This record gives sequence, C-alpha cells and structure tokens, in this order.
Amino acid sequence: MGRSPCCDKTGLKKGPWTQEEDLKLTQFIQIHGPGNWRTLPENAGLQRCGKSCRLRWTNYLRPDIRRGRFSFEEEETIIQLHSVLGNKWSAIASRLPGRTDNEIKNYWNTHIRKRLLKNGIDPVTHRPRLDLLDLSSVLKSASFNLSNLLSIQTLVNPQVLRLATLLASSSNQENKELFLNTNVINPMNQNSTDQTTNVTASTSLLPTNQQWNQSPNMQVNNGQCFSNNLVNLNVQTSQENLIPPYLIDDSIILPKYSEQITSQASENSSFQPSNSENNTNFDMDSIFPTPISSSTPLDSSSMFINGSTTTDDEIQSYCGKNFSFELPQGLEFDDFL
DNA sequence: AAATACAGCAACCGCTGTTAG
DNA sequence: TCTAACAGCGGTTGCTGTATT
Repeated sequence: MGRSPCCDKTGLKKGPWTQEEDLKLTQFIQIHGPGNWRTLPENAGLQRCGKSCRLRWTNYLRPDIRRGRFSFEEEETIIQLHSVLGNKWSAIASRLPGRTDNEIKNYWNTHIRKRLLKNGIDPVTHRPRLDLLDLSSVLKSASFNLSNLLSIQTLVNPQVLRLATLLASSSNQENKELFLNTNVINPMNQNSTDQTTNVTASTSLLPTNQQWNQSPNMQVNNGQCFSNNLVNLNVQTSQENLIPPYLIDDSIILPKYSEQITSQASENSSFQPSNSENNTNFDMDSIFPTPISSSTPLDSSSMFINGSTTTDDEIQSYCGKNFSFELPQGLEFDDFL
C-alpha cells in the first residue's frame, strides 16, 4: 500500500512548532479531545498534517507529560525493561508514567546506550561484549589479580571464567600459583555449612543466594533481579544467559568494590565498609541506589552510596576502572570452550 | 573570537497493524 | 474477503546549544 506522506500536501507546514500552533492544538483538544487526527488540523486552523499534530500532542503537549531529567529509578527501569523487551519503546514507556516512547528512545540512544558500550556491555544483548574482551592481555597484565576475576565468577557468564582460568593456567605461572593457593568459594554455590571463614576478602563481599533474596531492594525471580519498584514481567530467563541488572547499569557490583568504594567514598563521606572482620553479611543498601521509597531525592545524574551522592562521571569512572575488558578482534569465544 | 566537533532532542519518515466500509 | 484510511511504532534526520580547539 504505497502512501505518500500526508505532509507532502502543499501548504502544510513542517518543522518546529510555534507557540501559536501549540496553543491552537492544545485549545482544540481541550474542547474536543484527542483523536480524529486527519480532520483535526483543519478544524483547529492548523497548517499541519494530522500525524504531525498527533506527535506534537503525544510527545510534548499532553498535560501528563513528565519532563526533565530521568531519575535513577527510571533509568534503572528502562535498562531492565530494555533487557527484556528490546527496542519496544512504547511498551517501555507504558511502564514509565509521564514518559513518552520518543523521550525514552532518545535517552537510551544518547545516554544509556553509550554508557553501556563504554562499560563493555552490549546494549542490545545486555551482556559483556566478548568481542572487546582481551583476556590474554588482562591476564598478562602486571596488575592483574586472578582472585579478582574469580571473585566475580557468579556475576559473569561462567564460560568467561572458565576461559580465564584456562588462559591463566597456561600462560601465567604467577597467576596459576595464585589460583592454586587461593581458597576461593563460589558464594552462589555455598552450602549451609559455614565456609565463609575460608573465603577471601573480596569473595566474601559477594552476596549469597539467601542474601540476595533477603535484600530489601532486590528480588530474584527466574534468575532475574528486579528492583521492588519494577513491574514483574514474568519473563522466563535462562540463568546461563542472564546478565543481571547490577552488571548492566551504573551500580555494577564489581570485584573488590568495597576497597574501591571505601577508598573513594571515605575521602568525603561517612561510607563504611559493610564487612567488618567477622561480618560476612552483604549490605546491599551500601552499593545500590536509594530505593524509590526513600525520601532522599534523586536525579538522573546521581546515585547514592550510603548517603553520599555520586555523579554520572564518577560512576562512569568507577565502572570503567573496574569493568573494562578488551578482546582481540575476531576472537570467537566458543572456540575456547 | 571564530571555527569545528559533539551532544541532545524534537520532529519527520516510512513501515506495519487495525479497522471500517 | 478486499481495500483504503487511520493510528501507532521504531528508526532516522536535522536543528540548536554547548564544548573544545
């Protein structure tokens, strides 16, 4: 059905709307209500096509439009919904009252997408970009500490860790010894016996399944973590393919995060590490943003770490330091497995 | 101060799904 | 059932303001 654009009709205006046009459209809709977009422009005295009027109304003039910067909760919700729904902007918008699909789409393309890419996360699949993951160089790096990698075993695709271990054992004797000498326990696989005393400092900071489930701010359903304020979509997600939100947004839980956060935050805040000498409890509140129920105001450029505000740039910087991988081009991950 | 590059966003384009005749 | 009109959606464009050189 070939249809020429309605605006091709001569005499119809295109481009930015003037205040006068906005006023005409708003007043007309206030009286007659939205709809009948084809006849609306003529009836409202506008030299616009109906489509243009509809877009102007739905994306800008509607009284329930919520303008301004996206809150952290909104951003978190967008990322999580996008990981499930993909580029279904209208579906995402329907779960964010006052936000339009166009606005969310723009925000995704200009902010979130770039940040995910910068953090090595594929914005389409929401998984680490293995094509950028240069594990061999990471492993050979003088500063590389295998225990760091092992400590995030449960946070990334286990295949990555298998690959890392394989490479480490074959190419880096130092790390190999470290691996053999390090008493590492996968926190997700811990049984009921108290093994935490053997866990290395960095590993003990990770939550157990029980701790995840007990967290006041997060719920684990089918392997998918959602904030309490997020609609449960009942989407079946394979554990194997899961990259949880804490890896895809700015509140990524990272290896040795407590040391990083402590060293950074303690300079100007009252941040205290959650794991004292004998305390293996995981304090989610100390690294996750303030929940929506919090009375503390949030805007899109800030998150809270135990009450201290962190800017986008600081988050970016922090994540960049802790979660940057590089992969040689052409590396096929499956070839290693 | 001027030129250029970049980021953000409103608006448009074109395709698809729905509905009425 | 078919067809055309309409409405909605996602991708893309282009304008504008800001930052950098």
